[in-house]
Amino acid sequence: MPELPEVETIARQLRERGVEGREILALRIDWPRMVEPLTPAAFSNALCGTKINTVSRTGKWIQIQLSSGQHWMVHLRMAGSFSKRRSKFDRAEVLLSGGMKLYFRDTRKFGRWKLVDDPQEILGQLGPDALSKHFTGTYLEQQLTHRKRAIKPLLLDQSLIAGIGNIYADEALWATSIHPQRCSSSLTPEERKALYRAIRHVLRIGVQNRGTSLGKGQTNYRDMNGESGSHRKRVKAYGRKGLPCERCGTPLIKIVVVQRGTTLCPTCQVR
DNA sequence: GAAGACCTGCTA
DNA sequence: TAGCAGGTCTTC
Repeated sequence: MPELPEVETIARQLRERGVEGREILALRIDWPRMVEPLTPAAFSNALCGTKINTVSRTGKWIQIQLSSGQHWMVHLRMAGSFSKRRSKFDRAEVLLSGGMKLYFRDTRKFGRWKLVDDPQEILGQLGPDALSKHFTGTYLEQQLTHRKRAIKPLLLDQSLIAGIGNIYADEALWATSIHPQRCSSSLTPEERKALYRAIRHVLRIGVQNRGTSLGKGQTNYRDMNGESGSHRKRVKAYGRKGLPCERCGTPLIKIVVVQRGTTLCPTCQVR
């Protein structure tokens, strides 16, 4: 679930709740694989007694800078989220100074926590963050023209652009009427520019709406307050199979591209 | 690239 | 009950 806008929402809410400046007093980890190769005890020992300096986000990673000089890196993967409320799907519990508790909820147990001395160990493997100033139209153009790859998997490749996931890839491609299997080098200059603008636009709107979630239930994205994002109402392609395209009225179809469900308009988005 | 693995809950 | 899900990793 969480892509850039959802991860950004969680990072912001951690800051808004005021976790920065607090000391980590206790930490319980109930799902050991989450912190491999460290053990839960080793991870907990390294964090307890340190203070949280800052919380930030790059791509789909949350970066928590600690007073020890180390960085607590969190990837939510498919279903992770921090929450201020306890739930039966919590995999970890953090006690902060001032009596604040944080719960790490993760139904599918795919979330990962890492402890690193230098965040570049992780972030260095990523392309520029899709909403940062380092992701420019020129950069995207280079990536598209220098490769012969289907456009959708290229957009999902975190080593090229960090933060785009399945929902926002489908949204950006629908917005620009580009078929997800088009070869990246076949895009016209106009299409490349439009795609750049669409990527930035759908992600910004996603952030403004505090993320996207679909359906109900525990596998869905929830923010720290347990609320689903309101971006769902604005989604034009993802999850709208069979519903009319908002441009031409043709029912949207769903295909599989690199093993990912992909929704598109068969009329507007031609190969 | 493709396919399977990692996991659980929800929907059809 | 089978198949599907917002993400990555590993192994062909």
